[in-house]
Amino acid sequence: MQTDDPRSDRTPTLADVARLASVSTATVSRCLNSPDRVIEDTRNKVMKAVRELGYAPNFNARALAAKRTNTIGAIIPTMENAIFARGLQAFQEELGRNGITMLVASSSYQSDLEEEQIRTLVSRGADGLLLIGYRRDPRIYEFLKRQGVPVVIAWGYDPKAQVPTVGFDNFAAMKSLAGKVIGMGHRRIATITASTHDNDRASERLAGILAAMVEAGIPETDLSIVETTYGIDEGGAALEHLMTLPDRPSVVMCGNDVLAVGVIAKAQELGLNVPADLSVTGFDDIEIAKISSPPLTTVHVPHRRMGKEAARLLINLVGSDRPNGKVLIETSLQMRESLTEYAD
Amino acid sequence: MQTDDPRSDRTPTLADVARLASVSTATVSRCLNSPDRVIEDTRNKVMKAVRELGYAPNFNARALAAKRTNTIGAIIPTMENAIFARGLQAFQEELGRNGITMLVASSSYQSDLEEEQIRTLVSRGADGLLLIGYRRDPRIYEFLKRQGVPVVIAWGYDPKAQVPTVGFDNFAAMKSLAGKVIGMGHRRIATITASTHDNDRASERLAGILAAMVEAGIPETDLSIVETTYGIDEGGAALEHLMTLPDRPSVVMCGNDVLAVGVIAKAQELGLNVPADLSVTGFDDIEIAKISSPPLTTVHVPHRRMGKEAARLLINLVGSDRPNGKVLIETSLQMRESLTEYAD
DNA sequence: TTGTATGCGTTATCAG
DNA sequence: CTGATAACGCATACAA
Repeated sequence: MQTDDPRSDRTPTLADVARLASVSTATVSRCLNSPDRVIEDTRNKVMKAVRELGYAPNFNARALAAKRTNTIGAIIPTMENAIFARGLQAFQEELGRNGITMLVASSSYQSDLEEEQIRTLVSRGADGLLLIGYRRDPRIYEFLKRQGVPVVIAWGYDPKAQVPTVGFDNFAAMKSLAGKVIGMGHRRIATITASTHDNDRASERLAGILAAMVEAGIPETDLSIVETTYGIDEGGAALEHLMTLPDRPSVVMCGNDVLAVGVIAKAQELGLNVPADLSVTGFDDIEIAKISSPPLTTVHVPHRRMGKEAARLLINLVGSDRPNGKVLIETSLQMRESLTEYAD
Repeated sequence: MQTDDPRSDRTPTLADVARLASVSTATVSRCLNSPDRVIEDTRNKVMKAVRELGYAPNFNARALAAKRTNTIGAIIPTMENAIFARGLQAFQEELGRNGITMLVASSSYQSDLEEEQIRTLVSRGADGLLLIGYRRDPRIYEFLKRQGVPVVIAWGYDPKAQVPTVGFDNFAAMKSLAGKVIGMGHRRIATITASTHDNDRASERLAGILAAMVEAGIPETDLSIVETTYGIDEGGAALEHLMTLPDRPSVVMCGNDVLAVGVIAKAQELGLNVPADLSVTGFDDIEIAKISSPPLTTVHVPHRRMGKEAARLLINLVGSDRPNGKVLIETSLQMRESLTEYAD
């Protein structure tokens, strides 16, 4: 038994290791951070002590001294939406491969909450930030710039935006789908969307539908719009409302797959045959789109790929201060049985 | 323009605020942490300076000095599974209500990765930890105990376990469902499960099925078991394998809803009618269970509630060092059309 | 009520 | 290659 036993429950520190290995704390630190800068003999001695003590470096102290955290923060609207869960998982995997830890927070689609979380993550020393959609108070971008924290926006793509972005063209994707819908003869179109006020993806998708209508010579005012929150039951409720309208739609274009699946379920509950009586489209192409019955026509978005690209972009941005970077992800139409030719 | 302008891009520190407000750093610190311990007049002065400088405390420095981070870590197998995404969302919401930040990591069901993440989160100063399932290397629990970091295990419930737990009885729940299945006349039973080696929930569910069979006088060996990873396609593949067996099952009991939905889809692809030709059951009762066709008979688990309770337990555990705490969540059978009487 | 001084565990600079 | 030693930004006994 040693006499100078530093046994107390106190978790071991650099100094403990140094003492046990009979070297200075500086040497221990070097062994851990740049092993090649220390001779093998002493390195072994130190590593042995590290193992013996079960030493683990104190992250906060390290961050304080080194001014770098190897941490990247992500703020998403909610984890309960499969698209974010999936993208975030890929995001984290890619970060992990590069030795970076991820901090997550979810804002529940509330911008004030998001702002608070941005400050929290920054004050925790996040080296970079992943945010969803670009529409937010300009002060936030200024704040981030002043703090020198690089940001990447995902799930949205604005060619004019000054911020690095990885996303897809919500407008074009939905316009393309709407074009298809119209091409199949539909004229009485309805859409169920998330709030277009504070959700840029939603408003662009809506704009896409309108653009396709205009292009086909259909008056914009013919579009029935219901705003609601994303959810299966919410989709069903929205459909019920639509069905009370004088001019019932022949197709409902939903802002995402979750709403669409809710619409299909409710339609069947109301005795409507999908797609014979009512066509339905979604957006995202998550798993439930495939197994829905009928299977859902939707826009396929490679969410995992987006998460991975976002991670890459962010990793490059941290440290090397190149001005910008944009990645455009391609989407594609996924035609399935829930959409069919309009037959009067 | 002031002469002693501390303008440099450097983010402002306590000292900057102190200087601007003409007080000591200690006073500024107090204003921020225990405002009532400082007279109103000076407090206003300080807060004004804080705003003026856009000061935000450096989290790492604070943690280093105060030895408390107001942070709780969570390690889940994956975010892509809706049950964890949902539970975690609730977990985070409850933490947020108490001013606590959540750190997440996902282990991809790999125990070595999980171990690494546990150490990472601890070294980041997490005040507490949420883990899924209790089966892991005992050294880890020792490590955590020595570090004084309280842990709560969720999604598993072991009355004998020494660790605080919030979960449900996987064994009893599955046994109950299996009893129902057997009661409906099924004898040729198959199960598709996650690896029972390192997933205690999976192995308990499997044990539940076996127990129900034994109780009904059916030899355990009659159960066909396929182990796979969770996923729609994996479920389908497992079914294909089962259908090559000499004695085809009349019912497939799946380890979770995702597998079950995959089984249903594949069965229909193979020309089988569910449930007429083949009954299918799931576990979890996620949204997809309701909208599957036929709708899925499954075990309902209140995941959100579990996340919330876990947060509560953890919050209580941090600081006040009471020895233990257990919350048992009730599950219930959710009978739907995918399971029907066995008819030869 | 407020200020002074010290320590928290690392990293990094600069000699040796 | 290694060892002192000064930051890093904040909290907190202790003193005033």
